[in-house]
Amino acid sequence: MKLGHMSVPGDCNRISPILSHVGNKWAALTILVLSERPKRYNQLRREIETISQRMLTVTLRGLERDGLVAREVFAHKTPPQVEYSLTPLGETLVQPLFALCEWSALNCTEIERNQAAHDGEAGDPHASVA
Amino acid sequence: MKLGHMSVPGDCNRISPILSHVGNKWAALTILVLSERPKRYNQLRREIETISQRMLTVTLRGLERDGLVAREVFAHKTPPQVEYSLTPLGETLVQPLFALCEWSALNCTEIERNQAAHDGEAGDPHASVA
DNA sequence: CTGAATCCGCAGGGATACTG
DNA sequence: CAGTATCCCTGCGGATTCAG
Repeated sequence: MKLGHMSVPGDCNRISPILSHVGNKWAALTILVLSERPKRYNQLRREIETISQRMLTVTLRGLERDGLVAREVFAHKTPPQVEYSLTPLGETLVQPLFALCEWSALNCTEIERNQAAHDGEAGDPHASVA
Repeated sequence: MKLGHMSVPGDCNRISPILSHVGNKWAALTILVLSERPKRYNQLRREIETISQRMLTVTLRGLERDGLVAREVFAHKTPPQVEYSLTPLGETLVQPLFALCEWSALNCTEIERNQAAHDGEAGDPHASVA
């Protein structure tokens, strides 16, 4: 796959999984929350609030595996204290991710309107669609 | 959810679904491919190649619903010719999406190495991990 | 050519309970 | 506090078939 004038180095088949991985809901939120400063497990849980403990763990493991997030255990004993932080590589992801996040924030209202309008047309033939 | 100094207008709970939607593998690729120029159905199919016809249709419908992609039917008769193009709103998504795509392309090798290294440590205790 | 519809397997992801 | 393990359900997404 090629992108014409906007040449993307490498194969898009290699980047697409990565894209959908970091573009992932939980991963993206985690990166963004972590971009503020390193945080502990339950602190992340509280801040992302809608995340389940399972998905937080799974997401963190995945990001750790990618080398985007570092896990530091301060004491392997009472009470356990684990801190998660972005690696340098993870830091480089923040900006593009934030850009996309910003775009979403800026346009979510319009998108929601578009969706509602589109659904209205399709769902209700009696609507005043002319 | 707040992002501290990098204030994101609106609620992250509203943007996260959008983010995961446009960050979606097929949606992202479709937008990117369409950013080059408007294209027809089977042309998209060929260029994204790995996509199934079902997912292409589903993805296009979703993007259409969001108002990111426009669908234009040139003739509703023999042979049907349908062209898909980005809407102005869709155009605004190209840049941030491309930035993320670029990041993936730049770092996919390092990520793959990180993954391999991480898997090596965990998967094989006999590895020379010191 | 441009789809819609159906079947179906598999992974994502939530809830809950248990552990160190 | 910081996880792990299990259950289980939903939806993604591929393959195939039918239609205008």
